[in-house]
Amino acid sequence: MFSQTTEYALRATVWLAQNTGTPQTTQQIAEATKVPLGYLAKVLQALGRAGVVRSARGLHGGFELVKAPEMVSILEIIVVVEPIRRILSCPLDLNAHRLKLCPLHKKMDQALAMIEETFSSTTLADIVNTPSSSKPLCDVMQVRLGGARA
Amino acid sequence: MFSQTTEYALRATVWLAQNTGTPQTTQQIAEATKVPLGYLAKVLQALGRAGVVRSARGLHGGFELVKAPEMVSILEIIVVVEPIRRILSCPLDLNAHRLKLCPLHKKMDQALAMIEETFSSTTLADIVNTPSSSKPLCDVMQVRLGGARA
DNA sequence: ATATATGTGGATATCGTTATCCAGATATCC
DNA sequence: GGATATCTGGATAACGATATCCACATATAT
Repeated sequence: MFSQTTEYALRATVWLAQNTGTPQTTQQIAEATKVPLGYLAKVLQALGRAGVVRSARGLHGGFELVKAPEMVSILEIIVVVEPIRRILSCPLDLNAHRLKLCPLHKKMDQALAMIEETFSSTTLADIVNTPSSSKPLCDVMQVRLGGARA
Repeated sequence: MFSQTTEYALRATVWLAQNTGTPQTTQQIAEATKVPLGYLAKVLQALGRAGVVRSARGLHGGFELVKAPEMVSILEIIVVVEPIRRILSCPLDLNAHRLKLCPLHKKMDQALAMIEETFSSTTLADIVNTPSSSKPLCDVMQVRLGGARA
């Protein structure tokens, strides 16, 4: 349902959101997110062309988010690498359905709309800041202070 | 988001639901649904192996739904050709996320769950019987009797 | 300027999806 | 049984998604 590339793009941008202020090299991101280095470079290039991330070459270079994590929806990331093709006109190109989709395609489009809505209302900051015992991309157990008492 | 094959499988089964009681040949279905004949044969084969449709060879043969349209959810059709891979374990295989997905993957899985829910609660009968001016796969305008009056 | 670090863009490889085609199997009708 | 209709399964092809690699451009530090 979600392409591998989408998964990679989200991991990379979540990592950047977790490391705001310090440019991250492709290699750093690749290791942290377990994404193939060479392919990640391509994904980051695409995100760069789309204006989601900014890059700097040379020593101390790397990638950063262009906007604050609070201002970047997950949808923005996804559409860069996997456009969500809403069903806006009849896939069969039937004249009778030009202005009004049939129940089948309406249902399918509603599902796509739901996904768009869900992801457009969630930001990278939401993902990074959600209180959870599982921190994204981090394999260390989170300790909830004051949670348990002797 | 939805593969071409999914779209084809849904068109074909909707057509069968609209023609319950009369076996439809691959060619009839292909013409009605505008799906490439040769490829449709493969899709129908898959639906046959999955027990969604039943086939008969020879004259007056063709394909039929195994169950009544009321008893076939759209999800059943979709999973035959495009399994919805829920995110049940951490894609990065992080130990810390084994029992609890991180917020990113939880969010993604929730979207997949929504889609499953939507499509599992809609049957072929729902699609075919929904009152609409657009009849699935039919290019003729539906006339709503008694709708307008001089 | 030179050495080093790092992103960019192009060429290429692999694989699954989409698609076509045809020989063979099987059912019906006469 | 022969003619016809129809599905089945295998071979094959085109294409996009995934992935790798490398020469090149460009930035920093000294």
